[in-house]
Amino acid sequence: MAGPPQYNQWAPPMQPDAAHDEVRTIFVLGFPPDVKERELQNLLRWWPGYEASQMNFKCDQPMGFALFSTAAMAMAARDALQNLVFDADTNSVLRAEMAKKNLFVKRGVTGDLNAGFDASKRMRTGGGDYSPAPYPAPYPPAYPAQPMAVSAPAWGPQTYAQPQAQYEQYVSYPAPQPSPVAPSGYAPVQNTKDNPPCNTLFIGNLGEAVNENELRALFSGQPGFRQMKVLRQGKNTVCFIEFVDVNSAMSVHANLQGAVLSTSDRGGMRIQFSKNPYGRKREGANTHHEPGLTMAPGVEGNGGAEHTVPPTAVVIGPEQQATV
DNA sequence: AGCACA
Repeated sequence: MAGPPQYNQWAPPMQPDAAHDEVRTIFVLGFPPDVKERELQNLLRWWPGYEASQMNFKCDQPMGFALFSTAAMAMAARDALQNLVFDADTNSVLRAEMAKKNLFVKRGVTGDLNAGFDASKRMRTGGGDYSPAPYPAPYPPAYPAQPMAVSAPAWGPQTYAQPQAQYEQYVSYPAPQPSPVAPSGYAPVQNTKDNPPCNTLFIGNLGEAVNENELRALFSGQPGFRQMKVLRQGKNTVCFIEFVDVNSAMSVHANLQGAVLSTSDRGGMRIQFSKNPYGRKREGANTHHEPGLTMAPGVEGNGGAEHTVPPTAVVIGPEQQATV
């Protein structure tokens, strides 16, 4: 709503480095009404290529915009945000798309006439920080790709699963994950009789027509994915997904619970922890058993707290390391 | 409401 605000007064002066005319801005919907601009920044600031972001509250629901260094990076971020449960309590599930236009990064708003075209560099990779607002209130937003067409599904992921920033670890620039394929939606699913958290998920309640490609497209892009196996049992197909650690499995367990695939014909998929996780030896056969390798923290053993998750690596520049 | 493979 709130029709076009004062866009004119910010008529975009040609940016010298605007060789970037490709759209490298994402548009995010689904935030709860009380979301703060800072939350968007903190959500994205570790993502490769993040340059700046902005939350627009002018419409009936908050709209987030984030600018990345390249279109590819923006798309990777878009896919990573897709269906993310931002707040389980308010059932806020994010929807991300490429924006129609790039976020316009205002410079020198504070009267710093000199800051000029370097403003974007100041903000690069979260140059914002926890200090007083790196840039003042609302900037003119790029027009949303779809002003408010998208709404969060009533059912979906149940927890907030955010790629874990690895603060203590230096990682080379990560290749963005294979883009997770967004489920077409979510449907309620009964999930009583689950098993204790472990590194392997059991996927049930799949449609009769599911195929492995479809499952692989969805799961192989999930952080921490290691391998999967599809098992057909007549009309029933089930699937096992191994993750590098319990936490990764738990995220997907929550995030994709009830996900509906194109082939789903009986509601959303049911995701449970497997009775027989990968990596756990069958009864007897081993000498130095290490239950902690596959058990969740608190369930048994020491629970994988010591495991790192290379595939989810997030870039951290030296300047951030210093401030974190 | 279905749990294989090491």
